[in-house]
Amino acid sequence: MINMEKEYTSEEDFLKDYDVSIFDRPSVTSDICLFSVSSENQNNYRKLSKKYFSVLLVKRNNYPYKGKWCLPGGFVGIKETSEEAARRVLAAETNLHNVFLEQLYTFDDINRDPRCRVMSVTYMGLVDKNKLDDSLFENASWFNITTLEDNDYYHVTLDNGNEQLKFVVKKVLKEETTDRYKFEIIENDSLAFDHPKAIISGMERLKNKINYTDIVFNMMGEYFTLGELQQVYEVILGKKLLDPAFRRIIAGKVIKTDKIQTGGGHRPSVLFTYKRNKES
Amino acid sequence: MINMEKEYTSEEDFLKDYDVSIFDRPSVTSDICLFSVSSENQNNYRKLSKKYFSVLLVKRNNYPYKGKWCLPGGFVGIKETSEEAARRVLAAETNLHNVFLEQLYTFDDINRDPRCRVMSVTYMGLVDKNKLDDSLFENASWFNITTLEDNDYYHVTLDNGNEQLKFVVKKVLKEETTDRYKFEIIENDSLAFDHPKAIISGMERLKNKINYTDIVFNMMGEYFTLGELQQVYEVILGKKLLDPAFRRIIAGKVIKTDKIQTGGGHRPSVLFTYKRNKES
DNA sequence: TGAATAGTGTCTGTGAGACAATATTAT
DNA sequence: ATAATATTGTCTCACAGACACTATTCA
Repeated sequence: MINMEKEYTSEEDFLKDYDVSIFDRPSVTSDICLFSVSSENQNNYRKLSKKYFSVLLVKRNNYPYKGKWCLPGGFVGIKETSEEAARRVLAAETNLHNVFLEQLYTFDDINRDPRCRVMSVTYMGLVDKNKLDDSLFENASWFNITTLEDNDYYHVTLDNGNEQLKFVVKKVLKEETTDRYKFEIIENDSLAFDHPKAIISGMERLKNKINYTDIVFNMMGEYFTLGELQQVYEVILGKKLLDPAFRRIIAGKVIKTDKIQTGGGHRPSVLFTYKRNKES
Repeated sequence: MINMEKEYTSEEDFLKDYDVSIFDRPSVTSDICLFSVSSENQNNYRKLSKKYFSVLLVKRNNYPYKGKWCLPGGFVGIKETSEEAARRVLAAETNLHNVFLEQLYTFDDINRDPRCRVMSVTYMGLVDKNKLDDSLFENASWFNITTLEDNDYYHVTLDNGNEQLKFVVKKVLKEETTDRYKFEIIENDSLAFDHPKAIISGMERLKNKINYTDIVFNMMGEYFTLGELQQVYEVILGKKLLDPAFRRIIAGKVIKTDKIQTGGGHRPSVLFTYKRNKES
């Protein structure tokens, strides 16, 4: 091992003496907030299907938190990056490859895992749910998200049709000079670890980025109507948008096709595609 | 250790068998991009002192990268968060406590450290350099940053008066749908590890946030003129701003005091203070 | 025919960019 | 008096919010 008194004169010598195992150090997991938008068919044939913002959860089948739901994730191996670990886990749970992933935050509260000190490098992932609806791993399930914001409190309900999970997270500004928040878990029935924090962080990130990036198109199929796209914006932002304003905003991001969607009891809608930027 | 065949029936049983040491896992460091703005006195008594954007570096006195400069940082202990580790390191290097810190990104390329697999949870820190000018640790030094952006290439020069360090980093869009970049180190004389990436990431983060948060006030003293504040904006953004526009933008963020700064060969300037928001 | 969504036109106010003009100092 | 910075006024243009209006389908 490294001798602190010894002046090493070459990197080789140093590395030979270097023994990582002497350091008692944190473990690292990679967790993924995989978001999508689910459709629920309306009984009225004329109405559009209602959309829900949804997140993928996995039921834990062992301790700790056995029986509780959590974000898909796992330990980061010594020969993979945290992003590679995230992709490996996602492929196992959803059979999806090439998912859009963006690093969210590294959560490392000392007691966030009862087993030992475990840090979580958390990623936000976005998918078009229609691409994978039936290929889920048996323990995984999509939960529709309903959020009520009451001052600094987020009251969140997750619903997969069978189970309802609830948690309340308090949003506290870390520094008054910036927009970074600390999230405190006030109430949490059935989610494992500090994953409510990760879910809220992911939702906030997406809410922000939808306004100044093209990130939303990772959740869309190849062709979509502007009405559908607007619905997606609306469930993510949690508010209605005005049609003309919306169309102005996304006008530069989409291309009109010659395809038309008919079938609803109303004026048919032109299908659009994402307009990729030249820079790529 | 955990027996995969065994169905554990209580968390206690599980934890008893759980032995972290069986996992070969990455080590974790915490590194800090500490930014500030330095002043260089002009020979002309009428002119304002020239401002430089600067970063704190530490000279490595052991392998790996012995003799090279790097960001202050160190291994994260088992009983501290990465942010606590960052504060511990900063206190040792600069004698400063209560520094503004914001988590930047977790860098974890597999070979970023020649010793072994080491991930770096990187923080951006901001300080008012006047508060600490002389209390640096002997191995630490402030480097003025000069950046030339040539298409997707950043040509960066760091200068502490004695040494000039240079590196070139290529900025590659990770996904065309968002604003996340991958940085590739094209040229790097004298900085250790992948720290050029961290420095660029920090600069980009600050450039962005200066426009929609009050983050810049972490680099200012209690009283400042609007001219000084504008200079700080200008060195961070790397461009000149128009006076009236600038004043409009920051009007809501500052409070006029009855103090006045005289002494330059020109109209004296009113001193302002940061206007903290009510929400805090 | 009418409920429902698709899509467009246009007014208004806000705010940034640009530039001109005035104010005040130490030497 | 002058060089330098401090500070304000105002015009224009782009754009988001708001609302009204027209278009088109299918049970």
